[in-house]
Amino acid sequence: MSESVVNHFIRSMIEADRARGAHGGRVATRFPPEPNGYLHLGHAKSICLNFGMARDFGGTCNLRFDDTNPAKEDIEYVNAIQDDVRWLGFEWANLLHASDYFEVFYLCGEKLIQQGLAYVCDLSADDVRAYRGTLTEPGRNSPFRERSMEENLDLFRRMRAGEFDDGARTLRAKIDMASPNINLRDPALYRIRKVSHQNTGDTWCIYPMYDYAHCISDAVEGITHSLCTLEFEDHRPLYDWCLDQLDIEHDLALTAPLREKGLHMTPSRSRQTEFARGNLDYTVMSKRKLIALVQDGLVDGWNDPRMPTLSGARRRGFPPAAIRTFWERMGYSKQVATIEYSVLEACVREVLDAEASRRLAVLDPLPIEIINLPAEHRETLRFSNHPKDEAQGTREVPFSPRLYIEREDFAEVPPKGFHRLVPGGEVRLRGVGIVRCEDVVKNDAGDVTELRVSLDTSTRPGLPGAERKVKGTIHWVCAHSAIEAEVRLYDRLFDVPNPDDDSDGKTYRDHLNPGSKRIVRGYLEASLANLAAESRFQFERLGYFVSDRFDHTAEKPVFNRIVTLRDSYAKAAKS
RNA sequence: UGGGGUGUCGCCAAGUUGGUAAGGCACGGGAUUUUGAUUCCCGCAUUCCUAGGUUCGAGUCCUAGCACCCCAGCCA
Repeated sequence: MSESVVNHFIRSMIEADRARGAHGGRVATRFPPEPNGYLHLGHAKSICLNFGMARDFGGTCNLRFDDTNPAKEDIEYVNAIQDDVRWLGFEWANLLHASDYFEVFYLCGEKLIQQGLAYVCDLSADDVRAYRGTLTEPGRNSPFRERSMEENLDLFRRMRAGEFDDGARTLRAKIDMASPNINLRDPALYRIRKVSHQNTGDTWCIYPMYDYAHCISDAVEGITHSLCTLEFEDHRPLYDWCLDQLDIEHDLALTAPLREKGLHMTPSRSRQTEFARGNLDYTVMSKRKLIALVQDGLVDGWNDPRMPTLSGARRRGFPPAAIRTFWERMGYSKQVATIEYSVLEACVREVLDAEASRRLAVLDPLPIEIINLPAEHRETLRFSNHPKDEAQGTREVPFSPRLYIEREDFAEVPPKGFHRLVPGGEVRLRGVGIVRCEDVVKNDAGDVTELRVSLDTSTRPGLPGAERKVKGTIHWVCAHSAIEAEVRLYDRLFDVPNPDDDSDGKTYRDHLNPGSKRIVRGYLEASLANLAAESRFQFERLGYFVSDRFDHTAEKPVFNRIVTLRDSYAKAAKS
């Protein structure tokens, strides 16, 4: 597969930075998820960018949990996130937490106070909102804005000591209440939350805000390029303001607590650059909606194969390489864009076509009997596992006169252009030879229950007659040796391109695709027995399938359809 | 009506110091094919949000508009 390098503005920027010798040519990035939910395809775009840039420029990428809000975060997610990142194919240079730097954040807070650049504010959340002004009107200064440095320091220390109630006070940056950028109207830096933290327990009762913690974390870790999504664009002045005031690279006292803990990092001044988040059509990506789908039982959990979560994609059978090329192929820009699902499918097929061994399976069986072979005839055929990759070798496939074919490969009254089996017509049975439909057996209700066919033995593989052309080739499975399996046929979860659009009064819930999951019992060729979970194959003419990561066992095989094959016949028939 | 962004083919997206519109997906046509798969050809923006301007020459520069996205959490 071609993971060709696509040029984008971030790559160009990094190249330019290196060309002028910034950071000595060093590239250090980070992926900073908040551990409050499962990773989804959108996160994968950011993961691919951050880890990808580090990889391409011989740099490093840290995995940093942005755990600054203990009220919303949970340890459950930190392991799942690590699994997902590894599964995607990336390894971090360092596994870190924003909470590793709590002492540094605190020291930075004292430094800002000492510089007269931060103050303790007693305003309630409601009052702060009232003082903030609006988009078009400036805010007003807090009555606590001019407290003395000594008083601020004392108050801040007492906040840390737990002397005040939740929400009673905040530490605020002293910037400009009249700034046209609302993020600069004395933003809160610290809030009081007497909540136990998953990492630091009850050591702290004041917790830093994102804008404050994030830039300091980046600087402390020596991040060179802090890549984030568009909505943080107007936070960048605050990011820069904090780092300008703090001068973390040169003020070693600020990072002393880390060295005492044995964490040796070289701080540097990072720059934030924003790119458009990854949107995909026919799905929803917001945390809120994803949670609702799970909690309301609309899907079978976070790793439901229809979910856009990485654990869902994995269970669906998407190869991680396909997700990586997908985002690389979309590229990175600043345009709010939604990419079509077909691009993802194309990436999945591209990887799978190259890698997946081929097998025969019938999902909607119609029995057929080869009448010119003795009923007890048994034979072992040899099939190649891949039409273009000989290295994948061959396998043995049992054959007998009693077979199953796909019900839709037979038509009593064929539509025009039908290349399959019809009464009196011929078709090739894959790897067997050409058969003619001699007789159609029906039950009392008139349903076709069986076909009786004759095999032209001169067309068997290896014989000159095998060259004879027939319009169609269909797949089959030997009824005597086939194994039964549960096969889950998945399709997109929503039936409209933009389920988020509720302008017509309908919500994403109204657009769930009722056919997104269909379970059938299928017959698989015998070689598919005793398979490990997460094994991917192409079932010829049907699509790509994977043995389910959790439910599949040798005794009770369970397969998920990853994606169908491209089907120009079905497409033409539809139009 | 404040601030920050973005507007190149149906969907993404390249477009070097202005030199005469890459690529992918989708779509249409054809060839090969014991998967109507794969592969392979061919086609697919006289035009770059609009209108002016500068220039021998503009998607790239200037001016004026228009459209869309983000921001008023002690969330991230």
